[in-house]
Amino acid sequence: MAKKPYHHGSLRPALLAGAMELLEQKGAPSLSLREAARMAGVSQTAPYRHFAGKEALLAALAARGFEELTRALDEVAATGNAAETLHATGRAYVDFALARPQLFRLMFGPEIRDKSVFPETLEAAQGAYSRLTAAVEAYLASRRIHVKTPRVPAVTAWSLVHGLASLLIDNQITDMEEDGKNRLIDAVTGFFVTGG
Amino acid sequence: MAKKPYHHGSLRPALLAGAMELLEQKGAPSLSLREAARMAGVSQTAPYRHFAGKEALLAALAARGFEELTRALDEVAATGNAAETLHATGRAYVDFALARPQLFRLMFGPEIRDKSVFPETLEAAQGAYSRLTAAVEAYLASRRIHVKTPRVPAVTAWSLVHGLASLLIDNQITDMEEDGKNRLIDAVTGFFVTGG
DNA sequence: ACCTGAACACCGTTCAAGT
DNA sequence: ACCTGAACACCGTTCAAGT
Repeated sequence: MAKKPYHHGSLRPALLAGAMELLEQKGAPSLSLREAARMAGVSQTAPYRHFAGKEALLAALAARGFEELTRALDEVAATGNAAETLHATGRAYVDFALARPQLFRLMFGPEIRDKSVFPETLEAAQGAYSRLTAAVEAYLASRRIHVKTPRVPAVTAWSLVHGLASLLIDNQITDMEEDGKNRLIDAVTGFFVTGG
Repeated sequence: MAKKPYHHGSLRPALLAGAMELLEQKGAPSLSLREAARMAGVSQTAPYRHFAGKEALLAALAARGFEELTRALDEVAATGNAAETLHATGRAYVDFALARPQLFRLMFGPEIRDKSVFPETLEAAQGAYSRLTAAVEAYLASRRIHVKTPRVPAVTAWSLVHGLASLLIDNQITDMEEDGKNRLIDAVTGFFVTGG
């Protein structure tokens, strides 16, 4: 039986855990610092000893999201030839968004105004981006395509999967059965490798 | 000199105008019904005679946004051959997002939970989508490409431009001069027609 | 038919004070 | 070093009352 000591002891991780739960339930805008504090059993102002404010807590959640996305992309890396790997990378990106829509929105949305203020978040985001870039560049190399600006194909592939993920989680693509939706995702994520 | 009569007379349009101004300044989450009421010179609760709540007001703003986007797409329709028109349509879509980022986010974001609750908004959204679909289908026809599910290429093209627009306005594509950014937009929006 | 005023249940954040 | 309590300036929304 915890006797509610004056000092929590590990409040920071407790706040993050509670906030992550609230995030998937209600989204970042409805997530409140006060409710996260209540879940951890501390006063409304206790979080300010561990986070500069709400945005800093959200940035910490986003960093965890980017790390999770990076792991998901790493899992499908080098599971086939370069074209198959690129397709699987795109599919994993979309699957991540569908599995954790609120976290995905937070990671890329405007709640965190400037990632450079939160180095941990910025670094984690760059880690995920580097996996995408690597898959695109490996694919281009395998097809002996030489480009002067590798950023263009990387952003093209990223736009394709990011756009599909966004449209899906924001319910812009409706009136489809689960089966048709899956084929659609395969077709769109495969477009970059199958060509126009 | 208006003598602040008890009845405003045209409060609904006045609220929409004020809210649209606030939207581009601070974004939908920070836009408050109370501030829009203050701008119109009425009490905090007056908006409830004209809108069911904040979401209904946002939905009305989003409907205007979709109408504006539709006009922008119509302006570039049939300005060249089918491939050029499709490319211009994509470019116009991204340009709209860059010109009105907060409105774009509102139109496609989670603030409006279910467009079918707001028929005006749903209809306006479908109008814009139909312009995109038309451009894609005209392009496919011009290249004599026959597909059984025209939705797949339509969603592919949409994902590409929607993803690029989202990444740009959410500041995910950084460290670029204006010139390189413009070339990037041209390359990505052109990818669907130039092929992989 | 349209608008106001007071009230309720919330927020994020600050600051002096407590252990 | 970490946490609390009271306070400030906000929200969205409801409801009885005013014109």
